[in-house]
Amino acid sequence: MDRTDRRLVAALRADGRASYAELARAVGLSASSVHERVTKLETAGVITGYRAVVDPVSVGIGVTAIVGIEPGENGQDDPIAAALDATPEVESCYQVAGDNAFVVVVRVADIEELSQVLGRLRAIPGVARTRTTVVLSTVFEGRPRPDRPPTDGGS
Amino acid sequence: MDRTDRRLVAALRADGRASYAELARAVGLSASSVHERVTKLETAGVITGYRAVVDPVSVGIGVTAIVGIEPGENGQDDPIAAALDATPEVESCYQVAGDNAFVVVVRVADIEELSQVLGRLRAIPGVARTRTTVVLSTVFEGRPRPDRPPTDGGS
DNA sequence: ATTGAAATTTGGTCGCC
DNA sequence: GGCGACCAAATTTCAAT
Repeated sequence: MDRTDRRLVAALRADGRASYAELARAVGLSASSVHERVTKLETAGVITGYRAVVDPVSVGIGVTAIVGIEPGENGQDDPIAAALDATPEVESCYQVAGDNAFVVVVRVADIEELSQVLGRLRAIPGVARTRTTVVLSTVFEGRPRPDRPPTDGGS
Repeated sequence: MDRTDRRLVAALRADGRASYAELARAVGLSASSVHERVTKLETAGVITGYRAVVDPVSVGIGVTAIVGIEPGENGQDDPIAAALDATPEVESCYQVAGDNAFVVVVRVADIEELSQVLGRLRAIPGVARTRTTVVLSTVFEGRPRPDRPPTDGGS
């Protein structure tokens, strides 16, 4: 993971369909060198996949909610995590410190579906209660952090 | 947005680098038809981009926190949103209902950097306080919802 | 809209530096 | 590690339907 690798990762985070020729121009190497580096980054697990980013409204999941999952007194985390994993409306699932064992991001078509999903989340064994925060608007999301220039050690 | 478009979007959400030839095989059309459809989905704003998914630890952002931003009595939302946008460590920003005006996802290298970023967030004019939840582990994240088969009207 | 065919570009492998 | 060359495969354009 030298500077070139970091620049390649940053470029692919910004445009996951960039061609090796484009990446080569961006980092000043040949396409075959870039190909070898990117392959290594993929096999090393640094790059875990590529995804199209989609307008949620267009694909029928225009309503987003952030839901805290509070477990009961002696609730185990693992079966709760498995139940959340089995709920397709749960897009992301974080195990967290604090009152909630988990915070999940739920995406659904409308408020009615949100209500149904929240009912299912509450019905998960070991879940004592849920705390739901409805998203009014997504200001921005999943933004790639720009590649930071190497720290200048000072003059 | 017919059934074929939805299948293309689902396929590209699962693999953003899928070739047109692969997509064509998946939906049973020619590569050129798929190309035209995907181009239209892009220009229509249904597909907004393509991103490489990266292991956060490998790129030096192994610590994630979910931070609620509570505004003051007469704090305006727009300048707060602009300040959050100008903070590169803020990966996602949601305007929400409830006590917090915003919930943001922060990604940083370590707890020390988290502390610094939280200080900067609290220093944003109009922000009364922040509520931070540290992520202990990411169970899953940004999972594409599988394409749902068309609703059977029943027999 | 979809297609097949044509022209261009890219992906992926190899030997060499 | 990086490079240029190579060939198979893909992207992209286009006229016809």
